[in-house]
Amino acid sequence: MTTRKPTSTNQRNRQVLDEYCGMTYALHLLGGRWKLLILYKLEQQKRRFSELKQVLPHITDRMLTLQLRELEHDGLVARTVFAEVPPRVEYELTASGHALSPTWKSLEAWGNTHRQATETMPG
Amino acid sequence: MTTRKPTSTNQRNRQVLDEYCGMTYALHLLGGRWKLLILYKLEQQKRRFSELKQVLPHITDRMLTLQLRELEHDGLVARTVFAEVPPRVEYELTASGHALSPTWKSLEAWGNTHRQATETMPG
DNA sequence: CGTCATACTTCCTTTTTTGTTAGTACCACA
DNA sequence: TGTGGTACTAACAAAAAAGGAAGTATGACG
Repeated sequence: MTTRKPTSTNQRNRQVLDEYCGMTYALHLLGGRWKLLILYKLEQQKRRFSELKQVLPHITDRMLTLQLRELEHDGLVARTVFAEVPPRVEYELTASGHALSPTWKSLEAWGNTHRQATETMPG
Repeated sequence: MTTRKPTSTNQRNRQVLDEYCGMTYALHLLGGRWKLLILYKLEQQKRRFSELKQVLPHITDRMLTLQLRELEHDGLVARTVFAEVPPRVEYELTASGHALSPTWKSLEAWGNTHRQATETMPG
């Protein structure tokens, strides 16, 4: 419960844009510092919480938990808890998550190309 | 000039991730509330500042200026000033900007599909 | 009873992003 | 001299995202 000005348009703008176009809606689900990376790491294989932590440089427990929760809520990642001690939890992509992988691959390809192009630009 | 803790890892994390993978680097260039939308509106035609303002719901002068400046700096958009009064400034996509359009189209397609899928989901 | 390992949660601070308000320069034209 | 239209800019405020530090439940094992 955060207090927010009753006239806030910050929140409204996001909602308007999300309804207005699937692109900004998607960006909203994928935005943030870690989400694309998490999806990427889950593409080939399911992984445990601790395994994700190992492969994601500098992420904290808190951020990993938060991002996974949102991805789960948004239907991109499935979470399976094994009733063991110590606990074991596995994360894997859903069908929707997998459906997105061509897109982030093309994003990665563009990113690498564009970076080279701008880095070698004169001026 | 904002003051920042010398030990801040927020900034560092972004840089690390951007260098680590073209996907997060790209996301960094495209992230934020308006950028993809601006690119999208410029895909078919060049537009003036005031024209962009008209087609972007609820954007403010300030945000439009900021986002255009970053897109220009990042080599996605070209800016042309005409020495007239009142001033006229036109924005258009660069080659890199155009190269990205298949990607945001697939993002949009995925977004629309995914939204339908999750909205109609039971539970 | 104390320790271990995993996967978290809670409370709080800092940093980043977005929005608000009120301006400015330019020159033609009335 | 005053108004009009365009494309901004500066100072400030609010909201959102990210990070830091410390704590919790579980049950096997010693």
